[in-house]
Amino acid sequence: MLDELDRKLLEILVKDSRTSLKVLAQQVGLSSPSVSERLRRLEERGVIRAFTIEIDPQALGFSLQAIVRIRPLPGKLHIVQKLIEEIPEFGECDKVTGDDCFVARLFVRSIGELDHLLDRIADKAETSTAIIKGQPIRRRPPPLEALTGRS
Amino acid sequence: MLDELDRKLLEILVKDSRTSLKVLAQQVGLSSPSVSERLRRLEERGVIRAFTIEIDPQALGFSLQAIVRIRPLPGKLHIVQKLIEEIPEFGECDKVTGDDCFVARLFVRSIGELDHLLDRIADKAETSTAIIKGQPIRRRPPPLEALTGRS
DNA sequence: AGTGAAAGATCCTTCTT
DNA sequence: AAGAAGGATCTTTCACT
Repeated sequence: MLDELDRKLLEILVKDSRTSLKVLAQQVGLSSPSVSERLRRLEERGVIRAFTIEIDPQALGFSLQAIVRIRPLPGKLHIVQKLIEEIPEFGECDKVTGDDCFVARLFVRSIGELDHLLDRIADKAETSTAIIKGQPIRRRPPPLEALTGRS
Repeated sequence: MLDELDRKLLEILVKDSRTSLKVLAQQVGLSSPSVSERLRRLEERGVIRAFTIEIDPQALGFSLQAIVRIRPLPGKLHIVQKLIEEIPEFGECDKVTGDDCFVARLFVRSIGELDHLLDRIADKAETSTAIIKGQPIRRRPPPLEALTGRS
């Protein structure tokens, strides 16, 4: 599924996706062409979904984040889902089992904006909102070490 | 806060963080040194938190994701938080207002594993778990266009 | 803030083993 | 998968606007 070398490559790239093949190679003890081939396959397999940047919402003025649980009214599920997708302040949305149908993350610049956005859904779904006070764990990858047995 | 050019640079980098200065420059109509300077400042300001890769948990065998709401028993808050942080299968955790103290995301390879991990918290907190059935919106950046007025 | 040119460094890919 | 090499590509510096 993932050998020791792949795992190490991923770990390095998570920290800095611009790391060159050359540097990757010497970090894992392979040659550049080998690393190149491994990366190609990791992308092909879909393990590496994208080379991207992480943007800090706070630094852009989105000083508030909220977790919103959303329970669409009968018959409104698809409309609600579409609405959520179209509101760019929703930075994440999962469809889940249980009473709440969706759990979403909202980036806003003020309480007023939060209120305004929730109003847009208010007539199509029940919502429960929890303001985020802190992030003990910011988005991190699944445990790669659990896949190779090594740490 | 963010001008048109910065916004465009961020958008390009979100799609591919390996884009070279040269290409960035021609895409936004600036020179390489200017782009370099802008990136430097975006990093300095903390807007760009990291150049990283996005890993697909599914492709690694973590076929199940769950959202877990966690309410520590009296006096157990810190212990619970520490425990969560130490369990690498938690891929995200927010501290929120309301009855639930934490909302966390769990990556697991099976229901059995989910059960086992929740057991580790069971005596220190109440938990409510919702299995993720789909992801209408996968992690995406906050709306940059809302900051410049342009689309 | 930004430009343009230039120099030097670095890199990726190909080919052979 | 290694290793070497050729050729392309990039980043940074500098003088100037």
